[in-house]
Amino acid sequence: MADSVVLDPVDLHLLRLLQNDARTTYRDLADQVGVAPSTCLDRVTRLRRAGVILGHRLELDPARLGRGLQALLSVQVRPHRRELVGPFVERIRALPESRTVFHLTGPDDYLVHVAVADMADLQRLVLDGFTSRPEVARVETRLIFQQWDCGPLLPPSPPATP
Amino acid sequence: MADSVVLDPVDLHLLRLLQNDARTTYRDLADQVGVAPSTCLDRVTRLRRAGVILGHRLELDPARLGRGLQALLSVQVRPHRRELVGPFVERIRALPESRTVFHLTGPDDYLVHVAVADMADLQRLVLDGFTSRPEVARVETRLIFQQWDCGPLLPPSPPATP
DNA sequence: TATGAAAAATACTCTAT
DNA sequence: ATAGAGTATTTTTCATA
Repeated sequence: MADSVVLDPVDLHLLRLLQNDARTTYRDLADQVGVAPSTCLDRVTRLRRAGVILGHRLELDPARLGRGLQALLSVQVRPHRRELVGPFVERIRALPESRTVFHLTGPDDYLVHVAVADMADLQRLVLDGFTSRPEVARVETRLIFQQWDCGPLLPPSPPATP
Repeated sequence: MADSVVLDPVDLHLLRLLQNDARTTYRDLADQVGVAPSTCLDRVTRLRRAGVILGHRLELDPARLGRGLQALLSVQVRPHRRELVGPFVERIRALPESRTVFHLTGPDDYLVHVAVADMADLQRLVLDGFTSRPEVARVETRLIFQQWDCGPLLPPSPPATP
């Protein structure tokens, strides 16, 4: 499963446009891609069914929601066994401050992206949500000065047309 | 700027629903929130204008796009001066493998989330896109085993109703 | 500021090529 | 697989409370 899907230039064009604005109408998509609106609908439906499109998410500004401070927490869980790790991840995911949890290779097992109100809030979160737990061996906190999203996600090595 | 916005329970309910599925119709939103569809439209438009809602993004499956391997690259840029750092960030953002770039506190200045086809592709990216550059002093690569998105982003300390 | 109904635009279905 | 016409929904506007 999770096999790579073959995408033609029309699919790629649609995905590029929709990653920029997922609410672009099929008529506008059709105009920009150069096919009929019904074809766009058909392609997008197929991409959804193929699992390429997972969903439509709202992008919010954490600062406007009173979460102006973001940080990455590197967490070492010891011992690193399934019985401890499963509940740990679920507990961290359930914290309202958590945005994303990564399970990584290397000495720091988990990286948790969090959004908090201010430094006092971050301190409270690290102490109460992380270091106070017996399975958490070490937490390293790095603040996020700034964050940039990059270009659209596309397949590697775009078909060179010679 | 980036001041926190006052959100009432209707706004919060709408944001929770839309974070789950950003294509929920105003009619469905109205049914679930208990206000008229036109009110939902009005609220959402206002949240957009207030900068709370930044956009509607398509969530894609990197594996289905032939990018089954993801990694986090910790990058030290030396010397850490504006003249070097600005172009560095722009160059990294322009790489098709890059997903997000973080500027962080701590010894590793930047963290770059990348999606590649396989290990050979990652090696090529690290060598050609990072370590070959004179401003890049050090790169540490950590692979992502798994990644979990967390609950909806909401304001801190939801109004306790005693 | 919220509403409900009218108007405009869009999504979606279906048939033919 | 694509397009075009037709139907059902939805979005959006607007007068009113």
